[in-house]
Amino acid sequence: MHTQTITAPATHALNAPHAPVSPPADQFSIIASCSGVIAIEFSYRKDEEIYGEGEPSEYVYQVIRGAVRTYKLLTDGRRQIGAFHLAGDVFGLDPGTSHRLTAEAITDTTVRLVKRRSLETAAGSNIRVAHNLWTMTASDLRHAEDHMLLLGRKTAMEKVATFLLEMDRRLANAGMMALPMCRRDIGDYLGLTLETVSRALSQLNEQGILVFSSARQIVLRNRQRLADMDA
Amino acid sequence: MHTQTITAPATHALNAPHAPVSPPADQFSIIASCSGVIAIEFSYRKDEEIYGEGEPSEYVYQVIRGAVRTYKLLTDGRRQIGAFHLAGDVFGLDPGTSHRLTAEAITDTTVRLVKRRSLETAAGSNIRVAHNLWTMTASDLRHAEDHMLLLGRKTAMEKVATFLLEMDRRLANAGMMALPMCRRDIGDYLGLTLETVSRALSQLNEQGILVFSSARQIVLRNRQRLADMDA
DNA sequence: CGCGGACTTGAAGTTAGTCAATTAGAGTGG
DNA sequence: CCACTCTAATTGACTAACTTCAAGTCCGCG
Repeated sequence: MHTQTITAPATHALNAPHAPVSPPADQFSIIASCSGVIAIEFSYRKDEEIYGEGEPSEYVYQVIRGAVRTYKLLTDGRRQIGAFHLAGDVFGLDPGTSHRLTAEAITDTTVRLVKRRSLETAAGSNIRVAHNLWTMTASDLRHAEDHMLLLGRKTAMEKVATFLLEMDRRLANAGMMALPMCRRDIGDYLGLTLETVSRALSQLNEQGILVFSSARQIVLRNRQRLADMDA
Repeated sequence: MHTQTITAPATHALNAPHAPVSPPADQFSIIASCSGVIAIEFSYRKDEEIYGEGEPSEYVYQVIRGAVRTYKLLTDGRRQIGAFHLAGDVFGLDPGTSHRLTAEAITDTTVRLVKRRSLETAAGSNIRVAHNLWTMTASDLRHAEDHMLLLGRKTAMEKVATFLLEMDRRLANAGMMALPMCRRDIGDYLGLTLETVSRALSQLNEQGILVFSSARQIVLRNRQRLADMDA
């Protein structure tokens, strides 16, 4: 962690510029303000660990700017990324005493965090906070259910098509998508190797479905054909 | 649905014989009794649909006896089973207005169900109910996270080993496991074909790690070697 | 019993993975 | 500003794992 700023928990201070806050983020802001919980900002450098699998879950986080990957490892190093967390997203909300995945900054990242214990306390007296915690967890579950279908049953091309549509929805700006993560991260998210991801992207480029400004700057030219590929 | 019995919501009536009720089930019973919510029993025949993906989620269910699969389909029929629900397990708790997976009885199955709306009401006034709903959803999320790792990164043999250990833990009785589901269901749960599942089981049998009484009656002879395979 | 679905097993085919070489690009320092 | 370096990404050739297709066998149920 490199910087530390105690901020007022007022909602207006919490939205990152150009990062429209999604429903979970709104819920997080409501929680933070309703309960008088103290929100703190921290920054992490690229590839820095935010918390590790199995560590006590002391805080809940919201991405202010940057991007975070959460993943599980097998003993031999095989990695499954469960989700990418972008500006506005909440992560680290693992009910129970410990984190079930490791969280790392993909790029230099600033997060807002609140003490998990104070959230639990707030939930104990404020039914709205309790409800929001539930729906945030439920929305993680929905994503996981969709992702199990992708991992278990989609082909490489379908996986990449789904990924592009997801990222387009979540971080496209003026039609352009600036991916924060490398090909290996994408592969570990989709259950593929980085080479297979690269080949699928090249093929979509050849077909004119997307255009590269650079390897990580992508413009989708035909979302419909991409959606058709997505099974 | 074939039988319908309105039952008293008392906890003692809800536990299936020889099926120790797991924590989520306890929570469900607490909810049902604390809130005065009416619990009803229904039975479904083998392969009967309990609810469909996208349908309004009117009820939440607990398996009394039998087994249930919940799954998602792709347009061409490829299927991903997200979870198997055995005696004591709660399913259908999808926060939001509609079910995100389809639920079907694997064998003839009896469930207890409560109106989702009455749960929400109870959660609005009873913080303990709200907390239980959250932790039940969180426990589904934990399973989904573990399963993403399996689907995305484990080999066929590792998947089958994990499956056997999970089922052994959840339904072994006197060291014997009576699987309610067919090889195709197992394959669709593990992201494999039924043939690959069959071959892996045969190989474990040849190695003396398990013994078949019949195709679905399995005794694990060496849990340690199975755990070693599970990565 | 004997029918029919479930399961097993074999052989061939396909997809994605592995290994390896090359290219592109970002960041650094002269 | 440009050369250098190092990592990320691409691409190719080959391999391995799993799927597909196709017989058979088992066995649970009428």
